[in-house]
Amino acid sequence: MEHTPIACSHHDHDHCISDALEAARQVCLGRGVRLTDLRLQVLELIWQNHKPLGAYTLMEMLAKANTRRVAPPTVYRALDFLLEQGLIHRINVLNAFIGCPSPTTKHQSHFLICRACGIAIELNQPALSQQIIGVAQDAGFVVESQSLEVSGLCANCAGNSEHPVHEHGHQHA
Amino acid sequence: MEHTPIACSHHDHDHCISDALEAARQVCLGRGVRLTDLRLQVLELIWQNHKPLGAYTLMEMLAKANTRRVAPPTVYRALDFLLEQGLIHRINVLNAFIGCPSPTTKHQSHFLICRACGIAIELNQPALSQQIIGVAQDAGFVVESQSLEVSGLCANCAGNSEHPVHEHGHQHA
DNA sequence: GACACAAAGGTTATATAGTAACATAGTCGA
DNA sequence: TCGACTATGTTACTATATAACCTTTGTGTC
Repeated sequence: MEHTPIACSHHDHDHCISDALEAARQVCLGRGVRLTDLRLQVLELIWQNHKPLGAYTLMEMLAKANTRRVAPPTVYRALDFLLEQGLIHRINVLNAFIGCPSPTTKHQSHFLICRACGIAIELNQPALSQQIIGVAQDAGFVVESQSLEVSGLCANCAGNSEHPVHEHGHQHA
Repeated sequence: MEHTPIACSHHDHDHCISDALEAARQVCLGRGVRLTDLRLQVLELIWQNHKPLGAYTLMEMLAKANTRRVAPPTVYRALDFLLEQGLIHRINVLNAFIGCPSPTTKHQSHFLICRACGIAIELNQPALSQQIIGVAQDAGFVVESQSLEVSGLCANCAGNSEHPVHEHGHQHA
């Protein structure tokens, strides 16, 4: 039996956003790094929904919100900061970025990405991380980071959900 | 106890190349698709070593080999063909391409990528693929393709090899 | 407050990666 | 040898990302 990811099921997404922003504030406070207006704004835009956003899409959104031109380095620097702090992840197959729901706990980047609706569901599967580390170790390989990007159809889009279908939702499966 | 991947250990890489090209010929013959000069040339260049190559690097190599300009679409079309036939894989974290040692058997794209020497070691771990499918299934997600890219240090570069260190090697671990 | 320093952001230009659209040239069966 | 199809050539362009340099802002120290 499957349990539909929160990201796929009906949920109060404003709550997602406020939680994420609050978590980010705490993380930055604790680490003595500055969550500036720009960085916060980028993070907030990324959290608008559960679909990864490209840097240039973000640029346009920023330009619109601030009613002035925003150049690539501005966005990329903010993204670099957020990546370093683990507040977002990069989805390589999409050249895009998505918010991390659990920036405080060290974890690897494992995602399910729906080709139909575009959402990316972050997995939280320490056992899987461990198995990957084990496989690498057997080859004498020292793991520094993992990127697992599984493409396919999410529960909603596959007609595979036991819940009423809705736009968002997430889960640490 | 670890067994050093072939890709990391001393080996006759010419043999790798000729095996790969012969396998490619068989695959294309069997499927009734054409392994043209250009496609073969691109595949051969990709197999020069176990390091993923970018499309533009390939372009330059082609231009040099053919002593005339080669434009991006030329390379990308050849790459698209090779990807479709499963003769190469794309490494997303590097925007680069690498030869597949087992194009006949259906499998997912799982790689160990060394940040020091640049080699990419393809894993052959059906159990891992299955575990990933299982995790996805628990979330009601239908898997279509997997991309696992593990970054770190290979056995050689980590000083982790029981064999004399050498430039190449591969393995289906 | 005034200064010095560091960190963040702005600006311009450019590098790198990938594609659209259309023209030309082989391949192969009828 | 004609026509249809596939592959490649060519030009132009879009998308993604970074380098280099400058200006502003925050922060600690006097």
